[in-house]
Amino acid sequence: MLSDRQHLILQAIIENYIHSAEPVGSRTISKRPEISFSSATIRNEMSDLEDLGYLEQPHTSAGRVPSTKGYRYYVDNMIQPDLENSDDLTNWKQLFADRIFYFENAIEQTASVLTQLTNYTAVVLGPEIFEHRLKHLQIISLNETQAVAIIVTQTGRVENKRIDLPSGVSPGEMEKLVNILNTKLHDTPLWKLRQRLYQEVSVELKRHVEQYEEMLTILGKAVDGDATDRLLLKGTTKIMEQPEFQDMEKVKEILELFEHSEQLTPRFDPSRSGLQISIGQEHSLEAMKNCSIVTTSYTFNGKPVGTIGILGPTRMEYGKVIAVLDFIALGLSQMLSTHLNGDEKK
Amino acid sequence: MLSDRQHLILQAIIENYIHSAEPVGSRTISKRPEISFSSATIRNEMSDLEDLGYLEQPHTSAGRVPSTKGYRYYVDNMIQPDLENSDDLTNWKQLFADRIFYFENAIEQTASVLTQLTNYTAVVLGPEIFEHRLKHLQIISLNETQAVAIIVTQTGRVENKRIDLPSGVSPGEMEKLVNILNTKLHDTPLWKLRQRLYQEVSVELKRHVEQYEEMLTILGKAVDGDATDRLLLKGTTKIMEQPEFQDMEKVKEILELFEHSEQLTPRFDPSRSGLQISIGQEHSLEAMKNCSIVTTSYTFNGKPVGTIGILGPTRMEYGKVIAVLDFIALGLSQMLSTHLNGDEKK
DNA sequence: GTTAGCACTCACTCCTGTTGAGTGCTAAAC
DNA sequence: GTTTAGCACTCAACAGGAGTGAGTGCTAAC
Repeated sequence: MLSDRQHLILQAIIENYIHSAEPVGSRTISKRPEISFSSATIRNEMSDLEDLGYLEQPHTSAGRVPSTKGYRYYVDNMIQPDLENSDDLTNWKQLFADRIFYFENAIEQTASVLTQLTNYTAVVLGPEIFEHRLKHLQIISLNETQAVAIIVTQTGRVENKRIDLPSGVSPGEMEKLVNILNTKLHDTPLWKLRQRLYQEVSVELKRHVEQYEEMLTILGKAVDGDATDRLLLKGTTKIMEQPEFQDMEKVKEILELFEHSEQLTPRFDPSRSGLQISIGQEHSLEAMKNCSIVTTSYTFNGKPVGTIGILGPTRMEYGKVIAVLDFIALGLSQMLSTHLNGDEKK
Repeated sequence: MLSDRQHLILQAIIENYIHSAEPVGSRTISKRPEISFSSATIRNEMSDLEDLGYLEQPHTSAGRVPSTKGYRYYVDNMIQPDLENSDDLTNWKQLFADRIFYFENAIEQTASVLTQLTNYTAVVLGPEIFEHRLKHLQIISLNETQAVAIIVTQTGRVENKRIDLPSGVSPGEMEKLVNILNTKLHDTPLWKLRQRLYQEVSVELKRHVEQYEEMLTILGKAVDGDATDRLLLKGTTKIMEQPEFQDMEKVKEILELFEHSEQLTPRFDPSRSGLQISIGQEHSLEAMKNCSIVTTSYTFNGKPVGTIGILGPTRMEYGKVIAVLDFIALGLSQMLSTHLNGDEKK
């Protein structure tokens, strides 16, 4: 599609713009060591690239700026995950090792490390708990009408949910029910819980417990997970350091979006595994039309269970960001697997 | 200390400044209906007020601006909680009733309502769980070395903490211990838990369980509460709407402080009950030298258990903010008491 | 096809004059 | 001895205009 020379020039322009944040002109490009033609030639090529939609001009007599299409071409054809120098990798390893060894705050620390390494906003979606297996189920009644359901997974996560009891259920019956469930459902992955509750257990239950129908409905509710509170943002103010975000209005829009982070959750679905890059207007969020989102998933026992990502200006250092994300996702996956597969280690 | 006329003028200046955010001059004041002297007289008085430290001048030939001391005098001597018009109260009641009826998200909704009513950032410290009484204690071992401690309170809150087990403790002993503890400690307020663990239970335990010493230490850790994650901020971007915060640098500092909200926690200690106002440099946080914090506490069974507050520019509408906080604190207290004292209501 | 040269565009900066809201001082009026 | 009118002075903010420089697009020569 693009000639070799166009490819070369487009790359030079984008890389220059990524670091300067200023529209880049033909003369600047002609001075680069890998460029051997004059500024006039470059001007002609730039004009062609603009016609093709890869570049934009803020106004006549200004330099050119990459368009969304330009960035898309760049990330698809030009970048290789880039460890600027090998010192970086050592530093990252160090930082990761220093900060992330407790399971409890691993997610939060991961987000911190990500934002620290990249200087962009980090987004982390906590591990998908549905894959985890049931260790213990318990229902504790508080008074005649209310109770708390507690679910503990093999991996030590505790989820709890308040439920309303149907009137006329005695604590004794409740206990009976829970005892049965604990034996029957032990070791079931959480995502199967609801299904198994209905298919297998209900027959058994019917014999033992009155009003099993209502209780089942309630238990069904209790085991339904909730994804929104697993999304964590860190370094939300980093965007203000970018020269193209010196306008209060734009920044405010973005930060308001961050405050209602549930709107972002769908973009971090861990089932879309592997590296995902969404540039500028490619995502429909108006406030983020000048931002890109790069995400990848991390795994537990080979299956993707959560997502980590970087949110920055379209003009972000894609090479570095991708390298960092890959590295951290791998580290996090390894950490989860050593920690949760029964091996111990402080 | 201040003459009647000085009092009147200071009040006029501050009220004007609160609404205009511009340095206020003598002529502006002289035009106010309650002021009957000429601008020249006011100039003289303003000069005196500046000497006394109640006013400041950004530069010669600019109007005057209230100093921290000026605001302090204002909140101590001039404001009455102010329901601008009685419609407001009806609106607040409506909003409160519409949004806050589920216990689970009451805290979050409270913060939303606060920020919506005042247009400033809202801070809410979740209810102090230490006053709540123990309903159920449980330890679930995950493998040979790790376990999860779960504490359920009478009010249905669930706290959990991962603990490391000393090697050589059998699950059977663990169960024995938990059974004893559940009977012994039932209905103990959480803040007494650690103490009672050591004083009363340990003697009993010594007879039943091996290695009670280590286990006690671990249990002690498990029942220690953690306050930081109870602090919730809402409407953090509101500060950007204030005309005196159009400078990116200042805003960034404040938002970074918000991101590390644990630094703010000490300021919201619910044990300091009642209305607290902290103005400008009165609090030591450099980033917030142009901000004020107004807080009050809400209660459960007559005791203060949590804090709600508003964080805005020193130039905030103190009258309205105080009225809103009082109103919401009362509503929240009532809501907690009807919901948690065993009465039911969907 | 490539490049040098040139006219043209346009944001940006610096300078200058003007405006107006504000002060402080003084002398007259109350 | 207060209060007020009057006046000179200060200074941020705004507007207009000249100059600068980075950039383009076009054309003619290599």
